[in-house]
Amino acid sequence: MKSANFFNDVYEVVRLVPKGRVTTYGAIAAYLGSKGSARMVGWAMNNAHSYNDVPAHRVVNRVGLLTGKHHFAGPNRMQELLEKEGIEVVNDKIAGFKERFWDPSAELAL
DNA sequence: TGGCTGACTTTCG
DNA sequence: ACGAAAGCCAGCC
Repeated sequence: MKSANFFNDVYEVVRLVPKGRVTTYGAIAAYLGSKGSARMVGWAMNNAHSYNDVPAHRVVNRVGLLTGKHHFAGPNRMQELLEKEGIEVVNDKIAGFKERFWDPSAELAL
């Protein structure tokens, strides 16, 4: 198990996302570099069900749209979790996404 | 080993 | 402005 080194990196970054903030698949992929494409990040999230500390609901597509909400326990579970953290969600998308956007390459920029 | 998959992103029409 | 297609790369069968 956990042969997937790439997945582990994705989960680690997602866990680092501050509460009340969101990030994108592309941002994570860019932070990881050549390790994988944006699709791989989304696919990694699919595997995230095996983990219990991966806030996948904080990960959205580049426009702040909750594309992965369908993969949650409930279709509105993702939005509910986001609103619970103080993130306003309208029409399945993050309100003021630009302000809520958390870029690992910028915040972690080491 | 080889080929399909995927919760994205970008570009052409 | 909207729609469709290609690119991307590691994991899984």
